[in-house]
Amino acid sequence: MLLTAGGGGGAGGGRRQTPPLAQPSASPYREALELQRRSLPIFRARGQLLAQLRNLDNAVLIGETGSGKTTQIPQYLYEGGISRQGIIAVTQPRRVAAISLATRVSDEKRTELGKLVGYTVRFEDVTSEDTRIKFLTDGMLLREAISDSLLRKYSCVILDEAHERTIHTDVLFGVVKTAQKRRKELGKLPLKVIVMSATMDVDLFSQYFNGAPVLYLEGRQHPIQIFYTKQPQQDYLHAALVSVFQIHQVSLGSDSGDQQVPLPLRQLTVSFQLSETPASGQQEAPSSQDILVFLTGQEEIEAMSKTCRDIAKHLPDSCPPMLVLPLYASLPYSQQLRVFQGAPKGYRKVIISTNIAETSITITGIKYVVDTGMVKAKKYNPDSGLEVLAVQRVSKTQAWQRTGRAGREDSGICYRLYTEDEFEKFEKMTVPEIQRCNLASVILQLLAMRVPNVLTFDFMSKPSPDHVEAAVAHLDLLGALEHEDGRLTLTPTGRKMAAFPLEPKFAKTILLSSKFHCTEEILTIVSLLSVDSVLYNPPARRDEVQSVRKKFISSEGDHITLLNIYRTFKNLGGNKDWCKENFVNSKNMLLVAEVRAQLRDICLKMSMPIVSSRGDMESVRRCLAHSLFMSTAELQTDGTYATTDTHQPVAIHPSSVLFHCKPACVVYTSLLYTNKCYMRDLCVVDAEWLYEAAPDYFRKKLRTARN
DNA sequence: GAGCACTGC
Repeated sequence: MLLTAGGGGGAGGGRRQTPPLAQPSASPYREALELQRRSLPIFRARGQLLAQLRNLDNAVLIGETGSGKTTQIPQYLYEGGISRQGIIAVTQPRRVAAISLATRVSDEKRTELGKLVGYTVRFEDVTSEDTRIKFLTDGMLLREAISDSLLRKYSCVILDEAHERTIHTDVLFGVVKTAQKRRKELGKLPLKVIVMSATMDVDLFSQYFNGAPVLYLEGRQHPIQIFYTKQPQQDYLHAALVSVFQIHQVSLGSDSGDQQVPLPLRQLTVSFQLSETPASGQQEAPSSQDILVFLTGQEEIEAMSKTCRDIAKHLPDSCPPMLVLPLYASLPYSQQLRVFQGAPKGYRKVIISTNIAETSITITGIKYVVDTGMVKAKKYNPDSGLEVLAVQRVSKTQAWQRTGRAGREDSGICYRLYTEDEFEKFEKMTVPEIQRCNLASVILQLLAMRVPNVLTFDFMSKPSPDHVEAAVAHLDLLGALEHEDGRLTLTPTGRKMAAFPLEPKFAKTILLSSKFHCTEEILTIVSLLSVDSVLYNPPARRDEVQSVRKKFISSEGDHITLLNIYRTFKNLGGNKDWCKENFVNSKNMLLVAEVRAQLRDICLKMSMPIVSSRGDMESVRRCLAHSLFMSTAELQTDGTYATTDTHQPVAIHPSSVLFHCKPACVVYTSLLYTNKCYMRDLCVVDAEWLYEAAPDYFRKKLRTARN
């Protein structure tokens, strides 16, 4: 089945009459909006699309960027009456996308945001009783499914950006499929499920949803020329640098595949050849000439930015000046904004970015993309069961996504810093997140939805059994599980844990805190640990940072130190200047306060008493010992550390306040694998407390250690 | 004495 803009035909592919669109009003803005809406390629296929979707339980929709599928399909369904008996949900992997799409669609429907069209993301629910089209993050819908696994509110769920395969979308695939089946069995309102994806590779989606029909939508992507290097590149950083200046100096319109240029850097020239496959772009006069370079991380990006600026100073006068802008997630927001601002007249922008520019941030005016073919990503090693962050090759889909960033307003050019043969050897798809990370939260959520058997749950891409079993074992240690008639279910504790938007071990920490009379303190600590670090460490000002931070440091470890910082911040009323003086990230600090309020609410809802230990830090440390006992390390006779469970050699991370100390026994909140295996966020504990917390566990560990 | 891609509840 193929739907294209030209072939669809206007109204009424089905027997029923498609309701007309509302008449344009007099407002020029609205008129423009309406015109724009009608000029989308998807518009001419509206009648046929609606007729198809009306009769289908499942459909997979492929639309290139610019097809308008995300804003239009929900409206078509609404106009077709699909939402009369239930809301239309549209999920997004990111908050900003959910919010801006809802804003856009409510504008197009000429309604106030939060009425007919609304959105729900963490900390923000802009919906009402009137809401029929609801945009929400995939994580949010998953959370809703915990209290109603049949998703009774909804008549239709649209899973958008499905090709990104976030862990939440992947779990939702199974949740909506189950809900759909159950609702049919119970004779309830049918649930329509529409999967939307940007990539053509959709067999997996279609197969999973019972052979759902695939509908193709035409997009508005401009042609992009692709060049591969003639030789494999040993040093992708070097190659990227050279490519940027080659692009910058080459005059446009040179159509030859060879781009050998007389440059001061000639000995370093990277030579490219044009790929034979994609259509070559017409040489239109481009509106903008900016360059987007994909690298792997902050350090690389900062170094390359500096080198580019240095070289740009010495370019011949015939060359336009260059504005070099780094881009990565931890860059302060104000600096991120600079990539959206126009460069001074005559300047060419060169944006050096992580994969944040692949999906999360869309920059206009990009003519050239330089793709190193590398990415820093989490990998899961099934043998050791460890997660490692490592630089690796991108997948083909990722490479295409990067390429697509060059053709958004006009024809573009993508330079791939690898050969076509190398490209052919890339993995077809990025390994979905669900096969790469810790599954404890996912399994807890599924059990909270009363999934009969988590080991055989119908995942689209199954995680390895070892992986699932490791998560089950972890939850068992936390006291979340019980075995009922050979079936895994949640204990009352497990059920409470699932209510918190936290890693299970942190949820358990909060639940235990009432026993130790330190809930106030633990709420703060857990909130601090569940957002990005509030500590800001500019390497150039290390001595300053150290002397300023001294006053907060506790010999009891990082948790207590963080608690001290938060308290001071609160006592001073969340003062921004104080944050600056003390190298504290104020944005993250405000987020901590927001998370803390949410967690506190959840505690109150389950009638937990919220008390403070009033300066008694030993209770706080005991509480941490009782919930994090499986993340323990002990000092060995040779002065090194080893974890208690697997005897893995570990070291105290230099960022810890305990770096120069040698406590006999610590609990840690995370392990970081780089050159060494480092423990981060440590707390000094008594070995006795640990045995007290989990006597069986430690007896078993001791036994295996002796064998 | 070292380094943290990106999301999200």
